[in-house]
Amino acid sequence: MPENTKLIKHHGTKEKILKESFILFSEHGYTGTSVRKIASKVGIRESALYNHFKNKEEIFLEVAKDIFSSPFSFENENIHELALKGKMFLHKYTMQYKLLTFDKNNESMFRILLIELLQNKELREQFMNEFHNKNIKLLSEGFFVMMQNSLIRSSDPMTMSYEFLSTLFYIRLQITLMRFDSLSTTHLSTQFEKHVDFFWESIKI
Amino acid sequence: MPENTKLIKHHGTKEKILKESFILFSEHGYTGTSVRKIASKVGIRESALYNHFKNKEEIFLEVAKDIFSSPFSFENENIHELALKGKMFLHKYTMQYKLLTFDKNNESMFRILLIELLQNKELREQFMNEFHNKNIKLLSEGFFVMMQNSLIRSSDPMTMSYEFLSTLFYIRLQITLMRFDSLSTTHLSTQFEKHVDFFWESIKI
DNA sequence: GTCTATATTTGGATAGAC
DNA sequence: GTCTATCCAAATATAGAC
Repeated sequence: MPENTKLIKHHGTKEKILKESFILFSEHGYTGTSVRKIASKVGIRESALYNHFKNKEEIFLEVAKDIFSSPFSFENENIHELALKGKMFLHKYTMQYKLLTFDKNNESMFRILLIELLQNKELREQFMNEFHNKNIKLLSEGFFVMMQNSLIRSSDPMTMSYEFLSTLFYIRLQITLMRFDSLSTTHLSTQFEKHVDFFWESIKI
Repeated sequence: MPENTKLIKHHGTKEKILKESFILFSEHGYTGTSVRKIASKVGIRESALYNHFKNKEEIFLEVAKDIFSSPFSFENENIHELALKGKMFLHKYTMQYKLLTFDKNNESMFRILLIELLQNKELREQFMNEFHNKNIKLLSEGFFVMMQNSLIRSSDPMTMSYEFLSTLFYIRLQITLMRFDSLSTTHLSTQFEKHVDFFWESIKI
């Protein structure tokens, strides 16, 4: 089993660098994180770091690559079938969104995204594509099916998706900010369910 | 008119420093903006800069102070009376929000806010207070009045405000990002009106 | 692969002449 | 109030020994 060896490999230095960088970037952003601090956290000298990465930017790019690699949502499931369940679809979708909001890893990614949103054009584009367009497309499909089956009132599916998604994003943003200051989010976290309830009341026939 | 003299004063160095800093901060954030660059833009040496401000942070604080000083919304108007007009209230409110979104000055402030949101605790708190709480409170009053007068369906005014505001914020965020890349926002800007239409359909009786 | 040592650049800030 | 000159610290990065 020589193949496995590489995977199980007791966390190599390179992996540790990525891990610590990820944490630091998510707390202080790119410019706010120095190579010094990374090396220090890893437990090696700065010079040793350059054995694994060409430079600081290369570290960031490798970290950033993962941000959108963990795909959200029901890619493998049958949207059409799910959408027929009406409110259940919105609820399930929202619960996945909520899960990601509170997932430690995903939370850090979201923070990096927020911090670098205006500094990094690539992240900005990925935000638009992965965070926005992809979700809008999926939701639109769902709403379209619901309309066809007279489960909800007739309207533009895109606009409806936009309305639905924007609130999810806003809740997530607020929760992320609160958690960054270690404030309680119990009250805010129920907002997800409230959103589904309110929205369903707004569109159901 | 000795009082006026100070106000009209042909833009002194201090004012120019604040102006250029404001622009630079809104493009590159706090750490991304060096004292060197500020001085260069102003057209003086760095040392001369310290004649007007104690240090870089003091410049930023003075710039940041203005971010929330320009109050949004109908502070002097009668919410009760406006709310009685139902959809008209939401429309007017949204148009003010839209105006700020496209106002150059306000746009820069919004960008600074975004960039520093996770780096600066004070800005974070101000965001929650001025951008969120204040708006939620005002909208809640409006929705409450509408409910009392049976213009809209009964629901929790706070939740309803949250739903309404979150979409406004999301539209603004997207527009700000697009404009940062000099992309066209004509399509997105109509989203404001669509939002009002959709939302009113969702709550009207 | 990691270390010490060092080069180089950039950034924030001060001293003192004019 | 602005300039020149300078200092100091921090940050990225490289060279070469082990």
